[in-house]
Amino acid sequence: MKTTMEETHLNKHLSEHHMKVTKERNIILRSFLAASRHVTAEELHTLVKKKHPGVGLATVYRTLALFCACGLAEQRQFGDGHTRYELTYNVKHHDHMICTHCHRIIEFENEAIEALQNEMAVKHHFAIHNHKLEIYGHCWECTKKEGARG
Amino acid sequence: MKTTMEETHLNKHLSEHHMKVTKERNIILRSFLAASRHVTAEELHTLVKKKHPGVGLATVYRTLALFCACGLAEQRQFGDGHTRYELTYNVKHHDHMICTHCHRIIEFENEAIEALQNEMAVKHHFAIHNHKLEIYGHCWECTKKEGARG
DNA sequence: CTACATGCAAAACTTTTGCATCTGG
DNA sequence: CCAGATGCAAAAGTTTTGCATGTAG
Repeated sequence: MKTTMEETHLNKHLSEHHMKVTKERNIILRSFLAASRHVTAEELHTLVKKKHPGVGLATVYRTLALFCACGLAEQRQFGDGHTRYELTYNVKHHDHMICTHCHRIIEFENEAIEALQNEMAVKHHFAIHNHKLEIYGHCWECTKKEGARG
Repeated sequence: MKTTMEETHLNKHLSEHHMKVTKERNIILRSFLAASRHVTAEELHTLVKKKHPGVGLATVYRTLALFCACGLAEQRQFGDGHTRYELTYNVKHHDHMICTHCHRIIEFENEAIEALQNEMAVKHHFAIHNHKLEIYGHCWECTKKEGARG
């Protein structure tokens, strides 16, 4: 089985956090890397099973929790009732615009917003560990379609 | 039963949206007004039952969904696995800082951040309907306690 | 060798739904 | 009067857990 540079780094990350590098965790990690950036546990499990039918859904849940605990991934909820997981290792912080029509997710970053957030935190004596900014609405294509219809 | 000015306005809002003003909806609305600003359906149901044991949880869910649909309330998820509801009628838009230690929620508003969000939306050809900014970390008191301990 | 990981199935939780009955407009 | 609201219980959906077994370090 070919091992990518990225996997090597991630496995190193796991062992540095005193976590066993198992066959299943590698499989799940590989599928996670190959999946779209915001997957649900079920979606990831489906991907995993395509190549390794033996892996159970519970293990996918446990492994995703593990990834979150050691800083490889983050949970997100975009309001459609599904919990999604996003790989955050070596990924610059960013925020999301979510199209409530076609469910497209647009990632963006804006340092001025972050700076203002820090300002607000200071004002409220709050120590920031993390933050989520989600903008809901309609993407360009869906707006266009609505215009054509309406 | 005493009826507050606020309830009168809200009932008006309901009927304007072609929704029946029932005994249960009034009871739930009253408890919602009296509850903390970010309640779960279960919490609200517990409050409601204290005065009106007959009201069912399903009705609380249905009524909260109704309130959301007609713009009186909004659903929020602060990452602790519970869906919370917040009254938004006549409330200025604001964002949240969530203390991950004591679960305190600090509300704040910042027009400069909103302006930058609009700027980003234009840049990505995105039509904003709504947005959520959540800052996670430790509030002043919890930071202080940690300092004392550590 | 042993602590921890896994698969499976059952359990736990949250939220929704079907249906008989009731009620606001 | 009747469309729609309610209570109850059952169902649906997601995530967690108990336990016997397997395996990485």
